[in-house]
Amino acid sequence: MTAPEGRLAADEGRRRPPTAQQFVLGELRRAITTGRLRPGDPIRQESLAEELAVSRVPLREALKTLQGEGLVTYQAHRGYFVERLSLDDLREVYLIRELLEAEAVRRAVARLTDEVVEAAEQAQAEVERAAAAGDVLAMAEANRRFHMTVFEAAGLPRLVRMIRTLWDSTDAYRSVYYGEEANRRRVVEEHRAALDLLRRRDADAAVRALAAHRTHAVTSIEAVLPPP
Amino acid sequence: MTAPEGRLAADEGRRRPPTAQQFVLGELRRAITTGRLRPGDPIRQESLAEELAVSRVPLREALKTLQGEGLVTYQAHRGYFVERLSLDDLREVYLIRELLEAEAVRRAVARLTDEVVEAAEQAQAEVERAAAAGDVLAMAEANRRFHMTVFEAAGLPRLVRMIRTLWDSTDAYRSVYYGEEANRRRVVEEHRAALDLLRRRDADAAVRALAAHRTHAVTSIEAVLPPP
DNA sequence: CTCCTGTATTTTGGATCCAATATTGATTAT
DNA sequence: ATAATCAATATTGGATCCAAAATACAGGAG
Repeated sequence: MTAPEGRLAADEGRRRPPTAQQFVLGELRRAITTGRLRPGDPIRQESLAEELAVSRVPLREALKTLQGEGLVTYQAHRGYFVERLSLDDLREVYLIRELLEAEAVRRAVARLTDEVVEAAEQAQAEVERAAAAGDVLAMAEANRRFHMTVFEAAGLPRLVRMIRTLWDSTDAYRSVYYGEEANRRRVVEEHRAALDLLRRRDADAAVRALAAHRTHAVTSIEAVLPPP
Repeated sequence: MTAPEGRLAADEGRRRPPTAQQFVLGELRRAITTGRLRPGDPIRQESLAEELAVSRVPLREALKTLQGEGLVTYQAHRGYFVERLSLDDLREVYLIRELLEAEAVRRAVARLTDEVVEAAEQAQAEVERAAAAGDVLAMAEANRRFHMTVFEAAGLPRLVRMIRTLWDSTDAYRSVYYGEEANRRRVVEEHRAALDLLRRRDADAAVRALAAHRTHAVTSIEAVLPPP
């Protein structure tokens, strides 16, 4: 097994060649979030393994991980399928995010340091650059970093992990959202407002602002979802 | 929307002999929750697979699932270990449960049917029987059914799945809690009170009661956790 | 033509084997 | 003794092979 170029593994700080399984995991995530594998698609292990130049064993373990994250579903003896979110599913994910992220933001504001604010500002700068350039992928990445920076300041690693998993499960639809110029502009503005409220340590207002931010996203995504 | 198609459900309602992987998953859960595998223990694949009379392949896939659920941790090239919850971890899990379960209860109360109340009452009857008999395992099972019955009435399958995962991650410590006669009696009483509030559709009071219920549990478990 | 049935093919599930990495233990120099 | 080094062993990671199940397909009965 040849070690591929990939180093997107965000795991432990160990400097080690990634295992085939970690490589496959990253590739699968990318394939799903970029739409290369589309919601509802069955995942054929043989061909996919061949394409990634690994055997089916690490592929299957990676799929189990993705199943746990809700990116794919599994039926015994029938295989894995890219998760197809219904409208209800999407709303539910955003409802749960609301519950978890509100708490994360409150805690984060309570113990916010200048370093965190600065990191968020840097992420926001990248968001604005990507938004202007129309670079959807970079924007999604920077946007995520912006929010996670704040959440992580809460000092609740499990909570952050769950939030991250929820984000993952809707990644496939996020690129759609950023595809629209108007949405990109709105994200930039809403982030600026949220950042300002964070600087002023106004937890309640920040929570409200981010709730609205999410609502805009889900409403916009709902509009382009295929009818059931 | 109780999802008639239930894509999130584990078995899709099909009556089929379990795969080795499903069998192993169940056995591992039991081994961890009953303390047969204890927090911090490394999981030796070869011997465990032999003991369960399967190869390492389905074992490893089951472990990946448990990793996603937080019951085991994983380090590349070093293997899997039964998760050892710190005090902070335990408190964090209960905090997250608070956030999610409060919402689930509110939604459940809003659409509560007599069937659900009846199912909860039946589960409670079993809790009381097991509590009297000192049957810790049966009590844990019935207790879980009691709560899940209510949560599921919320009609939010993903939310329930996450709550269930959180419960799983602390299962190893729950049996400790039920080991105490006084705790068992308190659980019975608190359930009765909660059930009464549900019958009266008093969401706020029910949420408060269940929050106190959780607090008692976490406080009691904290007391017996080994010091860091 | 439709529906069933049995068969061939595809696809997934699992077992075994080999390779890569980590751990252990002995040995030696300081 | 202690620490470093290197061989021996144990354990995990991955590839290949075979078995079991599902799907696709062809042919025949109604």
